[in-house]
Amino acid sequence: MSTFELPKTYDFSTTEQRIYAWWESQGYFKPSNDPAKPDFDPSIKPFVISIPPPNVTGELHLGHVAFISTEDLMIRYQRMRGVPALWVPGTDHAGIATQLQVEKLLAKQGIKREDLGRDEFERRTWEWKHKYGGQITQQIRRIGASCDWERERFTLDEGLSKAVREAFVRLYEKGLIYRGPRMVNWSPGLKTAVSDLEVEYSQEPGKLYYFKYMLADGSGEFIPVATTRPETILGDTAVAVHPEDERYQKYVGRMVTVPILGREIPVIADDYVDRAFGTGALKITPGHDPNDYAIGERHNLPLISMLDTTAHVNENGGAYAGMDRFEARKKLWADMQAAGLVIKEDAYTLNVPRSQRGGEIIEPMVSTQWFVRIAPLAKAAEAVIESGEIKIVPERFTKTFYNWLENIQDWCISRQLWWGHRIPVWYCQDCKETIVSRTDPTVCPKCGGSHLEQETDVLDTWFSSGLWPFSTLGWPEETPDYRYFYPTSVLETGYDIIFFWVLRMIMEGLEFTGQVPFHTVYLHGLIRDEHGQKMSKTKGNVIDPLPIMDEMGTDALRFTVLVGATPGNDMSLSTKKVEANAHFANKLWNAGRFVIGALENAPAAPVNAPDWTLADSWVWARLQTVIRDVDRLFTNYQYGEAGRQIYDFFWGDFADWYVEAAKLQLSEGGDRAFYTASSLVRVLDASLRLLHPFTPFVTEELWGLLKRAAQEKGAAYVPANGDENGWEAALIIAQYPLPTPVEDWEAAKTADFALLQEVVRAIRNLRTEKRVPPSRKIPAVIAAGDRLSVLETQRGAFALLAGIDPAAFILAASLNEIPANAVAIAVLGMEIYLPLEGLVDVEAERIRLQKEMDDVTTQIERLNTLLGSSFAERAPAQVVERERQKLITFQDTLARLRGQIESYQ
RNA sequence: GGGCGAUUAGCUCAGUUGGUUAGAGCAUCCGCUUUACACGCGGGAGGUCACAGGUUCGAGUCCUGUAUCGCCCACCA
Repeated sequence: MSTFELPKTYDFSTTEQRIYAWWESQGYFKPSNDPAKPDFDPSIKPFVISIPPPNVTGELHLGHVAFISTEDLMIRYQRMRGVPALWVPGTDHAGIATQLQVEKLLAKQGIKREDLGRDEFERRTWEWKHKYGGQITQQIRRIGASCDWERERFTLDEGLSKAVREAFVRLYEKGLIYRGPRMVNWSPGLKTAVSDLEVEYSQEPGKLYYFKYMLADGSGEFIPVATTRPETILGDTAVAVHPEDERYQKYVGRMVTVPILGREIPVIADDYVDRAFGTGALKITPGHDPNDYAIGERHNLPLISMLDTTAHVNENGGAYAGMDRFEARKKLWADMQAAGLVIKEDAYTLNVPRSQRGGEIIEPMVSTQWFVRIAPLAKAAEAVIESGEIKIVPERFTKTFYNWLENIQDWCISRQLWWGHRIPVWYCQDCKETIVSRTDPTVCPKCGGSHLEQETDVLDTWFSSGLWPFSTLGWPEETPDYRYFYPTSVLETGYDIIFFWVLRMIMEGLEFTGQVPFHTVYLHGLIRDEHGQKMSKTKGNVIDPLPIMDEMGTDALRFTVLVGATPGNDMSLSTKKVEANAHFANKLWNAGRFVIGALENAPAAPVNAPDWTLADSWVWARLQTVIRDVDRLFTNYQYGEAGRQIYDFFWGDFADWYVEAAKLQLSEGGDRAFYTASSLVRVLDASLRLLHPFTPFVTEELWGLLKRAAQEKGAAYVPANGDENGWEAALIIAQYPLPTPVEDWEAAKTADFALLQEVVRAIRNLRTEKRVPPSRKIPAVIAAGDRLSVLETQRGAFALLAGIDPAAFILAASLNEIPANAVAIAVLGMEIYLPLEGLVDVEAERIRLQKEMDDVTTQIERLNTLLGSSFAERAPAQVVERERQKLITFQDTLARLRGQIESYQ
């Protein structure tokens, strides 16, 4: 193999698929300590994540990319630390979403689900699931997700269905599930109840309708009432006023007549009524408004349902029966106008409840549903968050959790859908007994009759997804997986499904397993477009991750979503950022090519290991610092910052400086070259390990090449710790770099190299300013004072990095005479002269040096002020000393600048 | 109405134990086929860190208030 065999540009497209298939075939995605294996050791603590199961109907979007990248990063990190890491994948049957999809498909053929009947519809949905359900999991693989696919689950598969039944029956037996008529949010389009969370409110222009509620006694008196939904007049059973409202007190207890219908209903007093709003009198429709429902219960009002499941007026609506709700609104209002009952209509902004899925207007309706008595579960959930048994990251979201738990309403778990877990309840047609059972009963335990009919409702999707962390591990069976891997470690998800999912898992987990389902909740933000706008199809700003990965590679996209993110905060994503990170992947690739080339060209047989050069020591010290920082940042879930640090180190330190310095060392040949190649390998190896959780593909590919090249060469360092085969088999299971204690030499080497960098930069700067062509080697004279020894050892590196002709490079402690015809500058108390005959414009030099002196003087003044203040007494001695040293250096520099400027007089 | 977040370079954003002259990517300007990389290299310009107070020797970072934007929850007919 030679460098030239590796393409100049990293080819991710051929690499990614091959690497993923290889990882999977080698079994690297399986936990290293597995109850299924004979050498299983139950005492080793595993790291476990249950994937937030995407909808089986789903197509990959950036949200998926973000959470999968983050979870994969956590899993890969732990795996590389030697922790048995299990990531359980799977998909959710997503009741409403999937049913809608299939219905839409059928609609194209002109078929309604009712035409097929329940069984056939279910059969076709399964068919559809088998056909397309694999799409999303394939796309998840594409991102590089190192899930244990042999443990993949689906919320409707056999084991999970068993878990759902167990959960339902237990709650029922405990008296925590009840069935009854309640006011629910009804979706007329989907013809099912939906939960409060599935309703979204939108501000829309509407009208406030004012009309007369005539007294029934024929006196001609009336109470003015305002409503936004006139059609609900058909269901009115009272008019309410505030008990202390002087305008209406006299009517309380009397009867008024429902417009058009002519029913007589009472006027009641209730302090719920806001005297200042509208007319101060409120019509009460207990059947179609949650507040009215509550008032109705307080006052024992009859309840009239006047809409059917499709939101058409039913038989209680008299002449309006059969009309759509909005049609009825128009017609009724027109009729009332004709009857002289209308006062006025005002424009009014409504807060319209709409279905999150279908988008149609939700109608509050009373219907018989199944509910979970949630208060005891919520209380338990609150306790584990309060005690810290479950930690929320970022911490500020704990407030959100509490707030919701404290105001929680009973959970409506029944849905009138055909796709989902059918509620395990049977009704005996003979004796009307209700049977709740873990297994399908055949006869009624009470009367022995065999005419049993199962409840037609299915369970809310979130009822089953709430069981996910343990149902996927085998619960309710005490399986080896459940025993070993539960509770899981981290639940990573978006903050938008805290209520839907996270809290339900906590509540159900505590209830059914007696344990928290996970110890940490890590919440990520949402991905927005490059201007911070929410991505939506209507705005047309949706970025599809698949073509992005096709064009720029998976690693680039992963790195972008990981590094752009800070926990709990939304991030903006643009293709520009992905592009920049694709360049980073390419930078890695080319650094790899260089190192491999260096290995190949280095002499084969080492004689003596030479001392490390300053550059060798410096880059190693820098690397150790990065490793320590990354370790600390990972512990604090600061993945983005960790990635940035590695990026900066790799590009800014390793590639820009160390590789350049190494070129000189390599050119020396012999032992120096041999060991420099090994040093390059060592640093690159550590960098690849650090980066692997972020950009798994390019790092794995490169690491393999690097390892082989180092082995073949017999390098002093080969990127693999020994295992029984002699080598770590793959980067994915290689050890993550461990932080080491800070050693004394690090600070000194770092400072020395920083000195070199500063002087090199000053020279480069001068060169650019004087328009010296980069290729031209120039003479230089440096008076380095007490820094001479440091620079002396770095002569070669120095000359190379600054473009100095080594034959015309004078380094001295001090000069007897300032070189003539030279461009001069002073840095860190050192004088630098570049004899550039013909380029020296005395006047320009004086101006430049004067400006330099002004800058330095400003710094000196600042430091003088600072050190003259109480800072000197109060700040830690170390900090003060640092500033004092700085002042001395600046003063020294100023003196030298002054000397230089005088030489131009 | 209650809660939360954001406000840092032209744009998008980092900056979590308070401590150099506040950083990155993109954009921009100048110069470079320097034998890993032009998906690159070197150099530059660009910021009163929203505003007003406060704590501190020291504040982008901590506290209080204000403004603007955004999100969540609750919702008055």
